[in-house]
Amino acid sequence: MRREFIVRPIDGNFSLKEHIYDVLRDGIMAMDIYADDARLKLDERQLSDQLQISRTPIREALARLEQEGLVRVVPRKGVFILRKSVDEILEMITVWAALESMAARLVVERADDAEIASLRKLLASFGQDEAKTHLDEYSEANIRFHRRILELSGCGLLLSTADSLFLHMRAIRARTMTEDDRVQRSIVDHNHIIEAIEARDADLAERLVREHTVKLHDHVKRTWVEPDMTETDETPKEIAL
Amino acid sequence: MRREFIVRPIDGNFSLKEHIYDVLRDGIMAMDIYADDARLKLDERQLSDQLQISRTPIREALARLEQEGLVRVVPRKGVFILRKSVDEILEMITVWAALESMAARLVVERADDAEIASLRKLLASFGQDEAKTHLDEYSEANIRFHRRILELSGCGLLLSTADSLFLHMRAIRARTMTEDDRVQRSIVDHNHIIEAIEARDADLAERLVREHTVKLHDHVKRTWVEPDMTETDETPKEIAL
DNA sequence: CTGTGGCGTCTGGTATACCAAATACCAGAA
DNA sequence: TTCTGGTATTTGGTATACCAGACGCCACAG
Repeated sequence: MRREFIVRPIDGNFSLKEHIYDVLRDGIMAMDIYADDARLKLDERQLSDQLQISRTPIREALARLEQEGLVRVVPRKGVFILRKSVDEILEMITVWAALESMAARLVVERADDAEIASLRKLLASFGQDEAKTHLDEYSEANIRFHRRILELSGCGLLLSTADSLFLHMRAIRARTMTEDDRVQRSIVDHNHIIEAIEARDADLAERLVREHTVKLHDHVKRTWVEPDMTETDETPKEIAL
Repeated sequence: MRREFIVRPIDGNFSLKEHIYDVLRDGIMAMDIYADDARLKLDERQLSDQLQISRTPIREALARLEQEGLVRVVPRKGVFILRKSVDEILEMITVWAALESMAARLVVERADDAEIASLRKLLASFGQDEAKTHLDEYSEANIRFHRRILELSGCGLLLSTADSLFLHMRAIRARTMTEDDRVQRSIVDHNHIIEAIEARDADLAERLVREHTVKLHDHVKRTWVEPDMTETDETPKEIAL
C-alpha cells in the first residue's frame, strides 16, 4: 500500500451544454433524417421541458451543432435539422479524399512497421465472405480502416478535420443504392493501399487512396436518390432523446 | 418609371451575436497575440460594458470563437486568446497542403482557360522587384493567389475549410524569420504551378502545390521563434475594439 | 515567521423574464 | 364566398439575476 493519499482529479468538464450537445448530436445521428416523414424541426422550449433544464445550455448546444452543419437555426422560425444535398455530400467526399491521400503519404514517411502492420490486421479482421453478408458491420470496419490511416499520419488536425466529415457521412449510407460487387472491390482497393504503404511508396499510396475515394464519389453521384420533399416537418416523429 | 412598388428585402441577419463575433475576431486578428506583453484574457462583463449590450450575445460569439480555436474559455477562470504552438501551425500547413493540392488537381480538370488566365493575371500583378520591397503587400497577394486556386477548384467546402486555416496563418508571419530569397523562390514556384495548370497536367500541378506548401512547412519549422512566456496575462494591453 | 481558515471578489454557468418578428387563426366587411 | 385586418400564439434573440467554484487577501493562532 502506498503511504500517500492520492485521488485522481475529477473531470470538471461536466457542463450541461457539453452533455446536451452530445445528447442532441447522438439523437440526430440516430434518426433517419432522410426518411420522408422525419420531423426536422426542433424546439428550444420543448427540449428544455423534456430535459428539465433551462434554454440557455440548449441554445449553446444548438449553436455548436449549427456551426458543424447539423442544424440550421432561423430567427423567429425555428431550429431545423439539415439534410445534406448531393452536392454537399460530394464536396465532403472530395475534401475527405484530399485529407486521406495526404495522410497516406505521411504514413509512408512517418509510421513504423508495427503501426503499418496494425493497419493490415485491421483489414484482415474482416474477410470477404462476411463482408457481403453484414453490410453494416463492414461499413463500420471500413470507416475504422480509413480513420486509422488518418491516425497513423501523426497529424491530429488531419484526423479531426476528417472526423467532422465522417459525422455527416454515416447518414448517407441508406440513401445510396448498394451495388453487388462494391464491397468486394473496396476490399481489393484496401489491399492495394496497404501494399503500397508497406512498400513505402508514398506517391502510389496517395494515388490509390485518392482514386479509392473518387470511386465512392462517383458511386454516390450515380446512385443517390433524392428524398421525397412533399412532406414538410409537421409529422409527429420525435427525435430520440 | 416602373408601375409597381418594389423594394428589396432588407437583410434580416443583423443579429448582435453575428456582429459581436466579427468585432471580436477582427480585434483578435488585429493584435499581435505573440507580443510578450499581449493581454490574452478577455472578460465577458467588461466586454458587455464596452459594447453596451448584455452578456448573452457576447457569450455566443465567444463560444463560436472557441470552436474555431481562437479562444479558450475555462470555467470560473476566464476566456483566453489562444496562441498556437509551432506544432499546431505545422499541422495547419499540412492540412492546407492537402486541400490545395487537391484543389489544383480539380482546377486542371474543371476550370476553363479564362479562369486559369485570371490566375496568371493575379500573379503577374506583382512583379519580382516590388515583391522584395513590400513584404506585407506580397504576403496578401500571396494568400490571394493560393485562395484563388481553391476557388477555381469549384469545391466550396475545400475553400471554406482552408479559409478557417488562413484565419490562423496571418498571425504567424511576424514569428517566422524572413529569408532574403524566400519571396523570389516563392514567385518562381507560383509560376511553375501556373504552367502546370495551363498545361493541364494534374499530377504535376498537384505535386508542385504540395511541394510548395511543404517548403513553407519546413521554413516555419526552421525559423519559428517561441514567444517569451515569462509574462502572463495581466499587462494592460487591451484588445482593439 | 508560518500557515491556516474565513471571507470578499471575480468569473463563467444556468435560470428566467421579456421582446419583436413571423405565423395562424378568426371575425367582419364587401 | 372571399378578402381584409386585427389578434393571439409561437419562436428565437436579448437582458438580467443568481449560483457556485476559484482565487486573493488578511487577520489570527501556533
